[in-house]
Amino acid sequence: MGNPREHILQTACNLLEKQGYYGTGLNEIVKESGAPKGSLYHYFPEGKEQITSEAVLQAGKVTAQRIQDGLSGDGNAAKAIHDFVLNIANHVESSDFAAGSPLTAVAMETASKSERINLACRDAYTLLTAAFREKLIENGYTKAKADEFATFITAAVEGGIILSRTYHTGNPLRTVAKHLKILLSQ
Amino acid sequence: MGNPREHILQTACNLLEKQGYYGTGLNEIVKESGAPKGSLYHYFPEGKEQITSEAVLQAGKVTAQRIQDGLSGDGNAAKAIHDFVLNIANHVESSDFAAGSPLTAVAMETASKSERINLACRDAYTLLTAAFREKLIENGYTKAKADEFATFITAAVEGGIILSRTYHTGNPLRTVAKHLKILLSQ
DNA sequence: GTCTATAATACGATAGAC
DNA sequence: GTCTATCGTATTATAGAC
Repeated sequence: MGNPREHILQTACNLLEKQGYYGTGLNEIVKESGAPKGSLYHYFPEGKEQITSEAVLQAGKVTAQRIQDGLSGDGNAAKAIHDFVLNIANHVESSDFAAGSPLTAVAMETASKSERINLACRDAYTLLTAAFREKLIENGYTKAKADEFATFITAAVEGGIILSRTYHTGNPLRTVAKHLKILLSQ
Repeated sequence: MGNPREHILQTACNLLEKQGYYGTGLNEIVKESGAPKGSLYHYFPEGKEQITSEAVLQAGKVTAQRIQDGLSGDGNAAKAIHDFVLNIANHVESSDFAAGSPLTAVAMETASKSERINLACRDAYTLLTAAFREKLIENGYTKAKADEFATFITAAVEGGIILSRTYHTGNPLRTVAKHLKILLSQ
């Protein structure tokens, strides 16, 4: 909370995660963060697109790190990923189904509306899949195989988050966890 | 195009698919549809929430029907679902990555903001998973197994659409298609 | 059923003082 | 770096004529 810029960015992450790009106002970000309103355009002279792009990329970095941490404990990729997705299910539940992926809504809304934000979303998703891929490579997957599986895992988890948030239960994510484990145990 | 109400609803579907709930304005819907502006609140007296709820549910029905049609041709569920997801990949590509799921963005934005729209999203997703589930049951899956797989398929496809739209290539969806086939062929 | 006009509010962004 | 004030333009929704 030391410097206002980082705090604004963190608040933007949280709001974008819940409400998406168009659903989140700059005034809302400022108010929620408690940061001085007058300094918004001092820190982010290019406005909302800049804030969102930076927030999305930062969210990608944080999430990728969380994936790496979550997978690091266990040697077996199938079990590690299974447990990791279960943790997401609990996390979504305990956030009252407001949290989940900080990228999904923004990525869908802006895919063909803002090139700048779209590129940030790509970079963020690339960080996520890379985290899964590394774990798979550690477990003996070829790079090509690991690439494909990492994409599939990312897709399944993202979709699981959508369903869990929509149905207000972590069960869809638990189903995803179970079947990813089956797939990766072959 | 005969009655304005249906036409407004169809236009709303398309715009919500591209831009989500907050990114789509009522004026935009009216303008794009060409429907008489003065009649908006005549047909939808409860405003934007009503239009969105009805549009989401209609999108669910149409998509579920498309799933049923897409899966009806082939006897084998694994191959049918594989081919169906490949068709989505082509569809997303040919729409310049604006199309995909009409539900995703709206579901994420409104999961904890509008109960009415959230319930419509649940109903819509339930229709989609039911379409997959029926095909699996036809192929000898138990109801419990079919339920789980249908949820997993829906999640993977939704996630694949997000990634394909974000990266502006149908390849993530093709990867999803391939690995769903592997999983269902076991 | 459809029109125009408009209310009430929110938005992103900017200007200028300090 | 931060403030207040404000511009211009969207938004959803409503009122009242026809």
